Amino acid sequence: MGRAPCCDKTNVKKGPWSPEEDAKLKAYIEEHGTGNNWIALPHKIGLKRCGKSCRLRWLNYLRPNIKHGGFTEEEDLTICRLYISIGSRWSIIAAQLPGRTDNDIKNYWNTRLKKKLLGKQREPNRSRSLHLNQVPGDAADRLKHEAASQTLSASALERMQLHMQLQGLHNPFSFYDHPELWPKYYHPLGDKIFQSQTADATATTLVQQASDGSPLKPDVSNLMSTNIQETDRLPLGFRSPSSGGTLSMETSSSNLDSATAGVRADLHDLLYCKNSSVAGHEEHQLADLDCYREIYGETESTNWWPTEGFMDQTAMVSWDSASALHSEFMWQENGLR
DNA sequence: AAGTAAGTCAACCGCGGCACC
DNA sequence: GGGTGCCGCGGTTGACTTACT
Repeated sequence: MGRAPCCDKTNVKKGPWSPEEDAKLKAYIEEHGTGNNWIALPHKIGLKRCGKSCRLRWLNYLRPNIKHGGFTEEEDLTICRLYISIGSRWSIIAAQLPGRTDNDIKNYWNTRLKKKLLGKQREPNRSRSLHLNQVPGDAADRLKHEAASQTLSASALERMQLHMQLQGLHNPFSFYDHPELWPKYYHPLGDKIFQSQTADATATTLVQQASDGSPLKPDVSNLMSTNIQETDRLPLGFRSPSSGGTLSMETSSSNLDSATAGVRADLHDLLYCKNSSVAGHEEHQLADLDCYREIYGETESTNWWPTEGFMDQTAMVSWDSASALHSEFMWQENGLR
């Protein structure tokens, strides 16, 4: 037996809201509040709308102090950094941007920021499988990569790409100098590990708020701040669930500030392409693209995957083995989701 | 000017989690 | 402890607009 519908679908209006409906809803809520019952609310007002629809309309459009469009560079950077760290937790990201709604940020990311950062993308599953089929080599490796392409969520794929793009701006190990990018908040075991092993009160509050149902207004400023606590820098994203251990990855606090600033600058570069490092990176990618075309021909667009790691056979193998640190957290992250 | 493709964004849908009985 | 109903979230859809041919 399925879940009962939240309202009588045959007797509710759908589609865009009229100014009259907006006015009714706004006036009622401003005078009486929501009454903590969205389902009953439309009946009280005399609106032929689903309660969920009313809630959405209020939260995303009618609520006071809502900002639409006109995202600032600072907001762009915040969204990107949080997306890389925690993935598509739009409500949490929205909580860090006063006046912005999760829906607005989600739309903005999907339609603009993602394209700015990753370029025009091709369909990940279809084309990546196609690419893998073209790569000669061990069948087991191929199958593993194909399975990965089907298992990885779109969000994880995008975040992996962003990690790799940021890597490409400096050196092959630059990511590991940026612990603030490690997706510990999004680790499948992260919440539990996080609660039990970190002493960082702020982040613990985030987890507790998320789990106890209280209004989720997490302070995730430590994701953006340069003042990262010692305990907060444990690379939880790289823990082995079986062993419980951590991979050694030393990061001195002295270079942390500069690393954080570096990430900010890198993201800024990716978003706004204002300095030479990006131009150099693009040249590098174009060079790799030419190599790829020589090997595999022009049969498909190649601008979805960054060149490092996927555009040549050696890298395909090394991504699975030599880049164990990388794959470690990605496999964990997605295999256990 | 007309047709088409691409982009944008408001709104919908279904699910998980939680509170209450 | 199980059932029910509501809330909130993330993913998706589709109408509308804009850009391009």
